[in-house]
Order: sequence, then C-alpha cells, then structure tokens
Amino acid sequence: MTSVSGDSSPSATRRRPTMRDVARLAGVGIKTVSRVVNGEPNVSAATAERVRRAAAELFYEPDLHAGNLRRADGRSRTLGLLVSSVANPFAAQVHRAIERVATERGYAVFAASLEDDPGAELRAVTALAQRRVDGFIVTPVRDDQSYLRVHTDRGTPLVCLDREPHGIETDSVVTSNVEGARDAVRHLVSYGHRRIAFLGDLERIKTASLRRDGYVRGLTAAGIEVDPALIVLGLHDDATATAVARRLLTLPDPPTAIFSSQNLITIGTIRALQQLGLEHEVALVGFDDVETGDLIKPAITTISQDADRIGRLAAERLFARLDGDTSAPRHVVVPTRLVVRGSGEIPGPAALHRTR
Amino acid sequence: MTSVSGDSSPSATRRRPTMRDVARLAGVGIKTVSRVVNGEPNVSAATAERVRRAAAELFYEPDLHAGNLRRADGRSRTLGLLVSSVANPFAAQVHRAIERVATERGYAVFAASLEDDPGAELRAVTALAQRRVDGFIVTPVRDDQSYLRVHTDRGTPLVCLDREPHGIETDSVVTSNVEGARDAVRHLVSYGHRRIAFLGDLERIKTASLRRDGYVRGLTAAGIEVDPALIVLGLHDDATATAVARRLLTLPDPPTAIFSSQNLITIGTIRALQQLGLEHEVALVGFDDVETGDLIKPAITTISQDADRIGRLAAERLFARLDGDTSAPRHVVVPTRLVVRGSGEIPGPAALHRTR
DNA sequence: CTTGCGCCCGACAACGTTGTCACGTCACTG
DNA sequence: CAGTGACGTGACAACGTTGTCGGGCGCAAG
Repeated sequence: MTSVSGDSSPSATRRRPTMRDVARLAGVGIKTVSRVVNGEPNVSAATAERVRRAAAELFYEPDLHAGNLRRADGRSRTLGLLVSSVANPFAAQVHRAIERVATERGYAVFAASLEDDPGAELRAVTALAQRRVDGFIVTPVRDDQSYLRVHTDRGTPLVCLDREPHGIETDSVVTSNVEGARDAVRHLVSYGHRRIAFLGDLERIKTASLRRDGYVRGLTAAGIEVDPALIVLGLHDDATATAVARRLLTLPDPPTAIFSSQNLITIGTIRALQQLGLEHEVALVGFDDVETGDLIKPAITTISQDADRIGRLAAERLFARLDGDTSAPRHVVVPTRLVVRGSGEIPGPAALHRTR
Repeated sequence: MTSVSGDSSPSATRRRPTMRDVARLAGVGIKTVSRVVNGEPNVSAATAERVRRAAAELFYEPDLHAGNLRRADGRSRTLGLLVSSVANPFAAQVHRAIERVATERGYAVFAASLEDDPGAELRAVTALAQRRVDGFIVTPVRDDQSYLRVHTDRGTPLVCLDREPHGIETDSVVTSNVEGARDAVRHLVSYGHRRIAFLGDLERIKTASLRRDGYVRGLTAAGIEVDPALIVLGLHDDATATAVARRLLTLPDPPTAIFSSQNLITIGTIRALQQLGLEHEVALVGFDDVETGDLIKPAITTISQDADRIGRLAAERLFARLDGDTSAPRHVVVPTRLVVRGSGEIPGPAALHRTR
C-alpha cells in the first residue's frame, strides 16, 4: 500500500483530505468521487472501486456542512434539543428516547440545558439556528415563544416538550399534568384523607400551576374545601421543600397526606417526614418518578411520567414535519401512570373501613 | 418600518436571508456586513448601525458553517461527547459539567449514547467527524482506539473519559477506580468484616475489572485471603444483581458484607437484602452514588465519583488543546469520596470492640 | 452506415461566508 | 502643497461540496 501523501513536514498536523485529493489519487474527476460517496448511480463498478480504495487510503471523511451548503434540500441532519437540564433524570430519559429516533434517521442531536433561565432559551436557539439545525425540540421557559415563528416560517419545525408554548401554534407533547395531579388527590381521598397538602415548584413554571389546578380539581370533585394554608408553591430545591414540609407537618391542624408535585420536592418531603418520624403516619404521593423509590420505606407511590414515550413522540412529530407533513399542529397529551408502592396508601382519618 | 421583502407567494416558507440580502437592504457591500456581524474594526459607526438595523429587520442569522468553510481557523465551535448513555445519571451529570464549560466558550455539544456497543462508538465518531466537531470527549467502548489517531493527527483533540483508551496516547480523565474500591474494602474491614463479596459489571468493561483489582488489593492489604466464590462479575442490570446477591446471601457460609461496584448493581443488591430482611445485618458499600441513597434505611454508604469535576476537567483539557497546548498527554485521576451513611458501618463478626 | 439513446464521466457554477487586496478619502506631516 | 498613512469600503477568489449540463462512447435500431 502506498504511503499517505506529502510527508514533507515531520510532526505537522496532516491536512484533511478533500474530494479533490481522492479524485487525484483515483485518477477521476471530483464529481465522480461525489457520486461514489453519495451512492449515486451511473458510475462503473471498476471506477467506484478505485474511488473507494483511494478514499479509504486517505481516510477521507466527507464534509457534511460543505455538501449541505450546495445540496438542494440543505439538510444538516442535525436537530436541537432544549431541556431544563441534561442532568435532570426526566429530561435525560427524554433525551435518550429522542436520540434513539434521531440516530435511526442519521441525525445527530445538540442538547442544551436552560436551567429555567429565559435568557438561556434565547441564546441556545440562536446558537443552534446559526448551526442550521433542521428542527427544534424545546421545553419552553420564556413567557412567549413567538420569536420562534421566524424559524418555523423558514421551514425549521418546532415541537414543544413538557410545556405548551405561548404565542405560537406548533406541535407539542406534554404530560397530562392536570389529570395526573387530580388522580393523585383522588387516590389519597380514596384512602380517607381530607387534609391534603400541595407542594409545588415556582408558579411561573407552567407545569407547576397546572398540577396545582389538578389538585384543586381533585379536591373539589371530592367535595373537599380547598384550604389555602395547605398549598405552597415556589419550591425549587429539596432543601426548601424539606423546610416547608416540616412547617406544614408541625401545624396545629397538620395535613394527613401530602401531594408533592415534582421530583426534588418529593425527595425533600420524604426527608422531612423521616426527620419527624412521620413517614408511616402521613401519606405521600409524588409527581414524577423517584429513582429507587421502591427501596425507601415506605416505598414511594408516584404519578409517573412516561419520559420515554414523550421523547419518542416528540421526535416522531418532528420528523413527520421534516418529511413534509403540513397538517394542523397536533397537541399530544401523554397520560401519567399511578405507581402504587406504599406511601400513598397510608390510611387517613376518614378511612372507617380500614384498620390500623 | 419597511415590510419584509418579496411577499409574492402567500403561504410559502420564506427564504432565509443571506448577507447579500442584508447588504442590499443596508446599501453596503457584502463584506461590510461580514465585518459588522463579526465585530471587525474599520467600519464607521453610522454604517455599522445601518447594517445592524437591516440585519434585525430581516431577522438575519449568519450561517456558521458557511463561514467556517472559509474561515482561517476552520472551527465549528462544536464538540462531540460520547458516553455510555445520556440517560445514565453519572454520564448525564458529566455531560452537564462539560456543557457548562462549552457554553462559556460559545461551543455547542453533540451528545451520543453508545450503550457499550463497540459499533456505536465507530458510527458516532464518523457521524460527528463528518460534522467537523472541533474535539472529541469519549468514553471508550472498543478494545482499541487507535482508529482515532486519524482525527488527532488532523488536529481534532481527543480526551478520554471514565476509561483509559487503548492504542492511542491522549489526554484522559478517570475516577480512581482501584483506590476507591480499595477504600471501600478497607472501610468494611475496619468494621470487622472478613467475608466481603464483590459484585461487578461485565469484565470487558475496564472500570469493572479495575474495581475488582482494588477490591483484591484491599483484601490482601488486610491479610485476608481472596475467596473466588465471593466474586461475581458480568452483572449489567439490577435484576441480575438481585438474583446473584440472593444466591450469595443464602450460601452456607455467606458474606457479612458486600461491595457492589456499580450503580445498578447496588440497587439490585439493596433489593436482595430487603427481600431477605438482611439490610440491617449485612453491610453494604456501593461504588457510584445512589440517588436518594440517604432516604433508604439504612442509608447507603458509597464510594462516590465526582462527576461534576470529571466533566469539567475533561472539557478544560480539551479546550487547552484547542488553545494550542501541545505538551505530553495528561492522565488525570479524580479521587473518589467515601460517603458514610449507615449501610457500610454495620459491624461484622470481628468487630470485638463494638456493641450492636 | 447512420441515427438515437443510454451510460459514464468531468468542467463549471453555485451555496453563504471570509481573506486578500486595492481603491478612494481624509487628516497630518514635512 | 505634495507625500504619507490610517481608515472605510467593496470586488473578487476561495473554502469543499453538489446540481447542471454537455461530451464521448458503445450499442441497438432503422
């Protein structure tokens, strides 16, 4: 086998070969190389083989972006995913599901963490738009997503994830937040609870207020009056959740059950219950699955989101748009699942038919 | 303000404006637009303002890749991250740390999950190489990474993460697997244990065998003979770990302590201990932190990896190379931290000086 | 033997941008 | 008042690739 070209400068970094280099080595025109690399027809078997051999010898890698610049469809085979944080277990699982669909299609995924920072949303969209992603999957953070219309108008589809967008009509895939929260309350009510506390995230985060709405709806449906003293929003980390839960539980007339409407809040609440030795007395249902929730005593009952399905559906929606689907925007709601494990089945005072 | 150009076709997707469009609207040359967009000097304040206004009116977004093609440094301001799975909590945290450093530098991150599939490693590298990433951060899966030399030779730096590469000399950032495992054993020995089981991942995964080595070293240092019956490798999910742990614990002469050398294995082991009602009798130390490990009874003692630091260091190493550092490859070992929480402090038979 | 057609192949322009260079203007300097 | 240099600006080529087109060749049909 021939040595790799031009060894003039000893330790200098070798230049990356282009189609021209491959063409020269194979003794063909540059367009023929292009044809072979892209599997286009009308190249004789012998020529194709020579080209392939030359490309392999030079370790030639086509430049997708250069091709893209000229190519008719102009697709970068790249998509952008904006989530709260790639380190967040829910988002990470969604990410993985999206990646699976994307990889199958030959797409690569840019992931960006927003950390609920409206500025970060804008910066990330800009950064990815300049890299010419073919589509966006976004967890909205700002109050208004109308600025994304520029991109959708230019043919870059957008699917919103986990939260509905504002100021733009586009596809979305969200969890059934209201229904899930209502189910949690209904479950607790069925175990005899009437004083059920609600712990939620920052109210400006839409999912937090939706879950609050579901909670209220659940109580109302059961004919239970809503006690504002038992509703706390604005919790964004487990430490604060612990503090607030402790305060509620040491009230003169404390709740007999708690619905914690987000992962970290649930963890903080469990800690509070354990600190007060109440984990077997006060019922708890958490929204969002807690990893290893079955190893905790009592095991944690949750309203669990189907992250995998959410991610997959969002990606499939995006690719449908890329494939030319121009139908009206679809709003997919993925149902939650009640995972009964113990903490949510601790009976309350009105559970006359139960012992203990 | 003027209306956005050419409204001839009513609902057709608008063409994306180029520098030429901005130049025309601002009444300047295309190069002047380039200068303004890139903040180059030698443009009068008035002209710059006109250009900026035109760009804003058209919602112009420069095409990074087109610029890149021509630009001297040829940097795509993009890097590729290959991990076991973006859904894996450890990898996800590493990812987040890398992203933080990258964002600060104006870099976007491609993430790809390999799922320990050697073929996936190759495919991901190719996909990202064709997208001209400026650097790779890779968790090696294959037996041999020498194929990556092509890319490093061409000036695309490579930092290996979590595992040392083979067949190539390059920067790496890994956890102190051997020492961490040794510490776990030492800790258990100090609590009076002599029959300590080892549960590990697939042996072909390097970190698994390193931790086994550390375990052996720990025993040897304490003058304890290694009992092959207490060593099981090849576990890759929690269900199998549970089964194996149950088998070990029901042996005629069962271990009094277990060192589970990976996250999922630890979870599986806890489940086995709980099923057998032994969680307060048999000591357990896990490698890799277990989320909510403090909420489990007993709380789980772990050898915890500093994912954040590992990610940050890897990213910083990569950027140092991109900034021109040509010194010899550095191999950074990030120490583990023993997190004492309870499960690892259950005394063993030789703990004469302790009560129970 | 022509004609026509299909196949193989390469020259050339173009994609959207930046590097190079040259030109014109203006304020200084000598 | 000529010479000099700095500044502001745009024409043009080039980056690596693909779309277009046309030329050459071989073969079947007329």
